[in-house]
Amino acid sequence: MKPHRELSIFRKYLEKRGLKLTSERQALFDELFARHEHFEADELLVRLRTKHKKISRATIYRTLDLLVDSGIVGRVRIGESGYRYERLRAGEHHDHLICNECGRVIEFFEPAIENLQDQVCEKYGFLAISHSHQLRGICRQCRPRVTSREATAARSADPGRLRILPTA
Amino acid sequence: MKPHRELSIFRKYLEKRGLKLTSERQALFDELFARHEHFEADELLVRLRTKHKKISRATIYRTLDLLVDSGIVGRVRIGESGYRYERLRAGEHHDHLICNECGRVIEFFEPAIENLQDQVCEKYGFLAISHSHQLRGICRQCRPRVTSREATAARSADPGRLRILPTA
DNA sequence: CGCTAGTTGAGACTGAGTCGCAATCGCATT
DNA sequence: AATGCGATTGCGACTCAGTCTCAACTAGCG
Repeated sequence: MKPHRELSIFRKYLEKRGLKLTSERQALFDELFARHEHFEADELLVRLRTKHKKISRATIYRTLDLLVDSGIVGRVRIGESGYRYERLRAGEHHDHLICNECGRVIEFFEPAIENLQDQVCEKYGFLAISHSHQLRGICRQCRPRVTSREATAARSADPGRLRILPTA
Repeated sequence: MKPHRELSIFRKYLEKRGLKLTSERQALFDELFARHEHFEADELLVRLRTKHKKISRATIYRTLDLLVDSGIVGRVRIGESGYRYERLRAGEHHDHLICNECGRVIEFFEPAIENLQDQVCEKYGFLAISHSHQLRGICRQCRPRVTSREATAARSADPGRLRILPTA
């Protein structure tokens, strides 16, 4: 496993507050950074367990907290329950398109939206610390499989919906 | 309690699928529409209980599902855990500014952001069904009470954060 | 009024995440 | 290499929000 730039950030983060880079933390780090994907906590647990690394659920959550706090991992509420975690490349920010059919998560970044957000904040005297912007729907791959009838059903069944879209 | 336009929508919704407008459903409806606010499910339970209306937790959740499904109530993931519910005026959509200090929820609507969202969807061949857009931070009222030092701490402690903002 | 599908409440259950604590570990010092 | 000690771990019990089951009940049509 090659050393990452992120690993040194993590190391520094731990050091700064007198924490240790234990083998469990290292293993979790490696697993997260082995590929760029979105993870759930329990997924990581299973993943590590099947690799014969023993690690407890509590430690997974605790380490994830550290990684999020150090800024190299992001925590997102994506599905119905629980969080997902994702690598964060420093300085890069993105939002999410989430497919209700296949669960695929597509990342997008639209600078103009970011600017408008800042304007909204200014208007309300609001000091933004973070934001979360997600669109749920049907991705390109799933669209052919979904008739318009089903899409309408999915729409009215969508539990996370915030917006009433025109029925058309 | 005056009859609402929403009540007749709800009535129609129930009728259409052979469901009944029971006293529990009516009570919950009244409570929700008594004022325009964001509610948590358990809050409603307590609220109704103190009004001597007995209603079970299961029924609260079941009825909330119906209201959401009928489109007159919105379900939002706002805090750390669980959902919040809010009245939805037909055709009106809004997003949220959420204060980390006082929990206040400010609604905003920015047509230009909505348009840009549509453009993003088009670009990815994504069929949007719903979206959720929230900014977390410190509201106007709380800003005076929060030093910039504390704000920085809040920022790095923010558990819902998705975005690494410049440290400045 | 009676029928029947729909509805309710109580409480058991689930899943995600947290907590307390005794045993253990990492690592700076000797 | 041994010591010391704060940090860390795993376990299992716990919490919290939400769901499910099921027997008893009810709205509302005929």
